[in-house]
Amino acid sequence: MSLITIGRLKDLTGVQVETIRYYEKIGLLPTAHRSAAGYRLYGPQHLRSLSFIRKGRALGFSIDSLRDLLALAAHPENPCDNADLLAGNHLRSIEQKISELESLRDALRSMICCPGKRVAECRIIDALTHRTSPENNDPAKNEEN
Amino acid sequence: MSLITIGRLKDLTGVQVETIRYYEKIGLLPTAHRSAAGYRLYGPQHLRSLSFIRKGRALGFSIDSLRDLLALAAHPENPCDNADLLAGNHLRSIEQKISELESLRDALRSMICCPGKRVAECRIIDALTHRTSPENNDPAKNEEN
DNA sequence: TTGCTCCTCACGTCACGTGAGGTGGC
DNA sequence: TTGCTCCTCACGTCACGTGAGGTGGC
Repeated sequence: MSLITIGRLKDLTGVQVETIRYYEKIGLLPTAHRSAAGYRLYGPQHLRSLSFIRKGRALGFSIDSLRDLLALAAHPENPCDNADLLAGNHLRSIEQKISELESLRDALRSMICCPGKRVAECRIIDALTHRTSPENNDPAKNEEN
Repeated sequence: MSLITIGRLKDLTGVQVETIRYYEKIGLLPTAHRSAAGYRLYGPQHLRSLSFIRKGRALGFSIDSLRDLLALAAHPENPCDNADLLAGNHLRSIEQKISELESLRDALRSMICCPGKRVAECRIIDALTHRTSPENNDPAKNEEN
């Protein structure tokens, strides 16, 4: 049972040492064994779990989602509906974020065009100074009293 | 010179009370006047600045960028190259974020498809368990020793 | 007197990153 | 002995949000 140090685990997974310790602290990664001097020692299962976590984080899954996905992965015979649900929700939140950013991108593009002008004619400053009141245009709240 | 309270300023701008106090604390918004009882009182210039900030935040500008943009807006006769530069950098970071999210979206879409299966055949769990080693595939670091 | 607004801290968020100050291993 | 790795805290990040505990205004 070849055990490896945290530095070696970092090299094998690409996960920073401090991040590995953090995952252990929050209970995402199982507790490491310890050498006589107190060094953390990791086995093959730690390596598998950490690789799983790293791939999940790269896909943008939250720590809590990865907790669930790790638990699912431990029971291959169970149905995987929960994994589909988690990934589906995650996909939808990404799609929404994309469309929000596309709106910002389009708004910014419409402002950038004319270098070498003065602030008084600048379309960026103008967009921030004038135009469009707050989103929550609730007349009951915004009316003068 | 009609002065308004923080609650009224919130209603007029859509910015939360705690957020307005926070902006004052970090020096983004000028210090408010105070009533005899210690209530903050705001004038027309505060309202204009806060509206400017709110629109800038809605466009995704950072607090530090808004500091610069507010300073620029105060000098209409100056050239606005800095505003173009700030907005251009911001636009590029948004475009990059969009393409990163599109990659995630595509990767997730390729995994979601087959409900009602078992974990053993789940493409989501499979993607996290097997396939693709870390990005930093540096042979000098990852080779066995 | 009621209850609405305002006040000042202080701590929490999310997932780590950084730095201080110290020790073990070869 | 050197210097590399490891250890444990504690605090910082970004832009706020929330809650405690209290006071002013009508």
